[in-house]
Amino acid sequence: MQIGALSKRSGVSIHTIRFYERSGLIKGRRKAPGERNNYLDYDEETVERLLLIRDAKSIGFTIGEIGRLIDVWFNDQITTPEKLKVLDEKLLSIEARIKELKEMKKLIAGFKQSVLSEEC
Amino acid sequence: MQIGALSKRSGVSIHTIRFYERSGLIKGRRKAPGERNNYLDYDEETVERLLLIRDAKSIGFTIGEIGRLIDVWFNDQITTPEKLKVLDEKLLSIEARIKELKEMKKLIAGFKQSVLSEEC
DNA sequence: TGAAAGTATAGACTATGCTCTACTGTTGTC
DNA sequence: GACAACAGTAGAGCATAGTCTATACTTTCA
Repeated sequence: MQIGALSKRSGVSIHTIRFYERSGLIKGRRKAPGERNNYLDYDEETVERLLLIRDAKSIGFTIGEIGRLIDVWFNDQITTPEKLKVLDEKLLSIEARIKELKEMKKLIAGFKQSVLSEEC
Repeated sequence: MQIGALSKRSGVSIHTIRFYERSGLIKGRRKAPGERNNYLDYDEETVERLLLIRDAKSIGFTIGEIGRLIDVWFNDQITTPEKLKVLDEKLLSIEARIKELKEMKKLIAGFKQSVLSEEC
């Protein structure tokens, strides 16, 4: 299928698909060299890839991380324990971020106190 | 004082100070017009401003937000309730972000489950 | 046949917060 | 007077994730 159909199938905009292609997350291929045009052709797998990318993004993976992972992940060149490890690492980084944000909350609480005490 | 001294006093790099100046967070002034050079001069208040900026950043305020707030805040042209309101709004946005991250954690947990069940 | 719609490429632009470079001018020290 | 150290401006570059524009070519359809 061509990019327009891919966009409709996946719900990802054409612009974004092109951006992903440039980033190495997906790959269309040219039809036979005899063809006059240089339109790219995408297969069903690419639709699934785009859905996987969407999921990975919602989990907090960056495009860079997805780019490094997607081929091994998609082609099952990564074992289950390795997959779990990647997910656990992301989990840890999210938890670290939550910790930072909670620290900020504390700082704000302290700041509020000082604002109030200035008042007196 | 000149920018080098300001940098040492505040612990903020010269580059960053210039960036803050361009962003409107601080303001040096030229000496008397008779002076030949166009070096900028900073007062004690600017040191304090830089420390305030550091605090505001650690609380999660962006440079843009700080730019919009710092003058009124620093010159006490903002009332205590207004200050508290600004802090509370930031608190809410941080809590919202924490919520998002917790959502991600749930998604990852689900993903881990599916990885494990694929295995079987 | 001619216009509309689709496709490709390259590159600019957005927001965020710096960071650094290039280049020029000034000041202080030996 | 020479040279280092410091000051200034303008602008590029990094990372992130797109988004959009300009330009050009191809395909489709009436």
